[in-house]
Amino acid sequence: MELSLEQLQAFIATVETGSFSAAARRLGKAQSSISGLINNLEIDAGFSLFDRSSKIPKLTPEGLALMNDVKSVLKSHRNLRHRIDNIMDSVESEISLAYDNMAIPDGVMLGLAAEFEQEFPLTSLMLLEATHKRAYQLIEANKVNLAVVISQDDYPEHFAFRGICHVHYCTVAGAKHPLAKLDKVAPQDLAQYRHLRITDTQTGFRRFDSDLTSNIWYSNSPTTMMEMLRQGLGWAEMPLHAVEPHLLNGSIVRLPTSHQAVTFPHCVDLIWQTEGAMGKCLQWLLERITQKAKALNQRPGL
Amino acid sequence: MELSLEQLQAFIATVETGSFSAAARRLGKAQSSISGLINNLEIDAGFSLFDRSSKIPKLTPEGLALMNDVKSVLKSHRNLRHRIDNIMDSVESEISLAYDNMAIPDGVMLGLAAEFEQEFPLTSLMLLEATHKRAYQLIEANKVNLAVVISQDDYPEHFAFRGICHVHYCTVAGAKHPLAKLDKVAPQDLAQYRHLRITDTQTGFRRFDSDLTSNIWYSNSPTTMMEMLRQGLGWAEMPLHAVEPHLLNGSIVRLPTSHQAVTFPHCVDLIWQTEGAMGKCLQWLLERITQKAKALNQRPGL
DNA sequence: ATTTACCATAGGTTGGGGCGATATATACAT
DNA sequence: ATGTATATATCGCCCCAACCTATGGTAAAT
Repeated sequence: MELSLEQLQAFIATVETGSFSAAARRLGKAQSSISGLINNLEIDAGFSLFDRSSKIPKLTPEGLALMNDVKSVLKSHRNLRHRIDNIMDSVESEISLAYDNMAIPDGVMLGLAAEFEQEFPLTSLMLLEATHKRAYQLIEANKVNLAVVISQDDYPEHFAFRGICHVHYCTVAGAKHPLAKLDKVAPQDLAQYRHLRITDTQTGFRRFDSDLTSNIWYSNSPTTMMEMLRQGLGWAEMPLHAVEPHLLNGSIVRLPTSHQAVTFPHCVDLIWQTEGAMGKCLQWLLERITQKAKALNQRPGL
Repeated sequence: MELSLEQLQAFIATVETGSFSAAARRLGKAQSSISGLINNLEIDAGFSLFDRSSKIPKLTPEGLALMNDVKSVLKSHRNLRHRIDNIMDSVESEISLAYDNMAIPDGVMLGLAAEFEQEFPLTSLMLLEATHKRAYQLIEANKVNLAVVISQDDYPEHFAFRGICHVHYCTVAGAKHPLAKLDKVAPQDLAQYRHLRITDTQTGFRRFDSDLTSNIWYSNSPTTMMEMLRQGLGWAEMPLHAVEPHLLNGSIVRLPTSHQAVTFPHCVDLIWQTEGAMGKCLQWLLERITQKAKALNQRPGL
C-alpha cells in the first residue's frame, strides 16, 4: 500500500527528532531503514519532504503542509490500538446510564461523568436524566446499562439491584400557600388543595393513584414543578435535594405534616439487567456511584 | 506493522459489502487475499471479528466496537492522500485574508468564505476583519496572503494591486445632532463639532492629521462608532454600506455637505505581495473577489 | 439433487521493510 | 590543517506480508 504506516511513522519521527539517525534511534531501527522509508514516501508523494543540502535535513514547505495530516493518521491508528486493548481488557466502548432526577441530584451524576471521562477516555457515555418510570423502562428494554432510581418493592427475576442511599422527601408548598400558615397539616388538609406531581409524557397518566385528593396537576419537568410550587399552585412531595435551594431562599416551605415525619426517607437503588457480563466500565460505575451515594448520605440533613 | 492499512481496508470492505468475496471484488483483489488479511487482523487484534458459522460472515460485537475507529483511520489516510494531490496541484494548505471593514461589507466576505469551503475543503482559511492600516501591515509583514483595502496613492515595489470596485462614502451624524438641522453643511460647520474616526489600537494614534477640526474622537470598532453617532456625539465620514441600515431606520442621517458631493467614492484595492508563486486558492480568491466586488458596484446606490 | 456462492487452505511470486557494512558529506573542535 | 563525531546514501542480503491461482469444503437456494 502506498503511504504505509511505517513510512508515515518514520516521517513524523524525523520531523520531531530533527534527523534520520535520531528517528532511527527513537524507533529502534537502523538509520538506513529510515532513509529508505523516507525515500519511498517521497516517491509515493511525488515531491521531496526534506532538504538534504545541509547536514541535518530541513523540512520542505510541502513536507510541513503534510505534517498535520500525517499526525492525524498516526493518532487515529494509535487510537485503534488502544481500543483493541480496551476490548481485550473488557472495557466497554459505550455505556449508557439513566437516573431518576428525584433519586439523586444532577450534580452528583455530572461529577461522575467528569471522573468517568478521566478513567475511560475512549468509552462514550450516555447520561440520561429521566423520571423513575422512564428510567425503569430503559433498563427493562435494555436501552441503558444501569439506572439509579427510587426503590421499588420488588424487581423481576433477571434484574439485579443494590441499595445505595436514602433520599429524604418532604411535603412542601409555596411560602404564600394557605397550607404554609397551618401549625399542623393533616391528610385531610392536604386533600383540600391541589396536589402537584412529577410524571412522564411517555408513560401515560395515571390520575387516580392517590387517595388523598382527586385534584392533581402533573408536570414532567422539575423546574416547572418548582415554579408551580413557588406560585402557590399546590403542594407536593419532593426530595430534599431538589427543593433545598428554594427552602434556603424562603420561596418554598416544608409543611409540618401530622401523619408522617417532616422528612421521610425513600431507598435509592442502582438497578441493572443480570444477563450479559459486566465490563470494567460498568464495574467501575457500580462502585463509584455506591461510594458517591454513601458520601451523600452522610451529609447532614437540612 | 501490525494492523496494516490493507487489513483495515479489507475489514471495512467486508463489513460494508457483507462478504469476503464481495469485498475482494470491490478492492480488486482475490478472495483468498481478503481471507488472509482478515485472519491476520484477527490474530493481531486477539479476538475474532466475524462469525463464520453460517455462509455469510457476521460481524461480532467486538468487531462492531472496532468499526468506527478503523473507519477513522482510513478516513484520515484518504485525507492525507487528498492533501498530497492538493499539494501536487498547487492548492495551498492554508490561506489568510484580511479586509478593511470600511472597504467591503462583512457579508460579502462571509459569503466568500462559504464558497471557499465548498471549493477547497482541505484548505484552512483565516479571515481577518481589520482597519485599513492593520490590513496593510499584515500584507507588509507577509502575515496574510491577500487583503482588501481602500486604495492608497502608491504601493511599494514588491506589491501587486488590483482595483476591484468603489466604495461610496458620505458624511453622517446622528438624527438629533445639530448639524442634521442645517440645509447646507460647510467645512467650517463641521469644524465646530466633534469628528469621529475609526482607528486602530495597534498602530498608535495620529491625532492631528485633519485640518478640519482638532476635536477628534477615535474608536477601533465600527459598532461602537455607530453607537456614538446615534448618540449624537459627533459626525463622521463612513462608507455607505456600513451606515445603510441606520440611514433606513432614521437613527443616522447624511449631511448635505457643500464642499463635496453627498456621496464621494474611494477606490477599493485587492493587494498582495508579488514574491512567491500563487497557488490555486489564491488565484480563485482573486477572481472571485473581483467578481463579487463588481456585482456590488452595480448595485443601485442609496 | 444440483447449482451457486461462499470461505479456507496450499503453494508460489513479488516487493517492501528490515539489517549491516561502507562510502561520503558536514559541522566543529583542536 | 586535521581529526572526530555525526549525518545521509547506497549496496547486498534476508524475511515475511501481501498477492495470485487453484482446489476443496460447506451452507443456502433452486
